[in-house]
Amino acid sequence: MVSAENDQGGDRRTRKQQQRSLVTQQKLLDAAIEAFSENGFNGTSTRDIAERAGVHHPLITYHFKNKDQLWRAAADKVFLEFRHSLTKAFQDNDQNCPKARMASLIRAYVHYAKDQPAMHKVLVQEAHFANERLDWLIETHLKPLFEPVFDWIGELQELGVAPAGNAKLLFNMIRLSSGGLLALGNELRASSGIDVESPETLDEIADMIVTVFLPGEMPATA
Amino acid sequence: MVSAENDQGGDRRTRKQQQRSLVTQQKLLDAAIEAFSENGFNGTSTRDIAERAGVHHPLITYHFKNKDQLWRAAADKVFLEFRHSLTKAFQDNDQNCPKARMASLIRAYVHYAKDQPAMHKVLVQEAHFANERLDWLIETHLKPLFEPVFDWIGELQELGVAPAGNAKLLFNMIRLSSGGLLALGNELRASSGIDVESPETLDEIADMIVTVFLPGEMPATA
DNA sequence: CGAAAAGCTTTCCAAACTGGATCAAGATTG
DNA sequence: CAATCTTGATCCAGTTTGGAAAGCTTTTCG
Repeated sequence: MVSAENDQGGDRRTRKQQQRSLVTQQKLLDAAIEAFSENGFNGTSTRDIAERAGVHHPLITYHFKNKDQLWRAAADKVFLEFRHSLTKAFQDNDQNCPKARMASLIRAYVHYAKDQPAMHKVLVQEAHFANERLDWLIETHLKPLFEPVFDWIGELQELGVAPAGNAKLLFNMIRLSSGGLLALGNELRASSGIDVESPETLDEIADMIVTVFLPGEMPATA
Repeated sequence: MVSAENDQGGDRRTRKQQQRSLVTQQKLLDAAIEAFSENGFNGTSTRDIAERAGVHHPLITYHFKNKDQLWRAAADKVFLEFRHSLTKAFQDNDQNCPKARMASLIRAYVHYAKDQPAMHKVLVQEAHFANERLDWLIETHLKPLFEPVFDWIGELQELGVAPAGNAKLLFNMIRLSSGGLLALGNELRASSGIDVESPETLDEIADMIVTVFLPGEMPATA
């Protein structure tokens, strides 16, 4: 079952979830991420997802209750993994330099966007018209993620490292230029000769974002 | 009929296209742009398009032969209008200053992306997996549009106006940050308090893109 | 005016697909 | 071994799919 509810009910005799169940759920989640990011929520059928996962489609009902819950579980997976990779980048960066810290986050973002372009694509698909899923996504994942970064950008602006102006706008420009580049994939290769599959290109992208959005040097420490 | 072929055939007795036919076609094209950008190619049904256009669905077959041709005609409309608005911006800008010229193009881009977010959304949807429609779009519209701009960016880099680095990458960052911002609409309002509907915000976006991507001043003329 | 072409409406189709329900069989656990 | 978790195989009733067909209305143009 959808694993949201823990076994705290009155009836005893509840067993732990089996390993193969977890495997099936992960297969379904990965397939769902892929399918939803290709065809949007409406354009994706549960059968399509099950087929990609190599699993019988009624298992979706069994594990996730319905299509909507599956979508949310898939979004959870993407954004929790993403937050985890950001946290890791944040911790690995032991220097106490705001510019280096932000550069490290940008690098982590670029890499995650490459591995999981669905994150950007799904947002573009859901974003244009008002929408319950979108609201949920924003409140659950986006806002908690964005709010601290707004402040960091403001801090960098005060230090003269980032260009002046609306910090929130600046932040969104950063995330959209990187997320957009990695989501375009084939288009970039064919239209501009940029191969986002190569690790060198990935570094080049991260470096250029830092150059463009954080052009200033850190002032000498007092 | 799909209007691609002109009446130069051997048989006489061909009449000119009627006005109401053009109206129907435009209604279908606008509806198609909207629908395809919301749900992608696979996720959109011809009936959905016809309904949005307020027209009986067999008219799609009559005017565009099939769904694929309708998609291409819709893409044609979007990109031809876009090229037209760029050309206009280019001509209105009579100064011979490369930075002012690029700034003017950026402003035109931002405004068009606001009026027609489908341009960006459709690209994101089609781009990720190789795809005949994508190839067609790139060869027909993207490449002719991009190639001159690559050179202009290079020129601005040599003048020290734009940051050094891969010019094609830089160009794509510019177009994706603006296109992305305008395509996100509701998401930006809810997640970051940015209202892309307001004209002031639009100007703010264009100005910030210029600030960030064209930070240098033009050198004094010799 | 009047015939022919252009445009549109209605109806139909056969096939595929929709999300979900049912229930017996198989796998794990305690 | 028996209770429970997980899965497989079917079925369902309804909808949707892209497109074909045929007749009706409007426009064109001699």
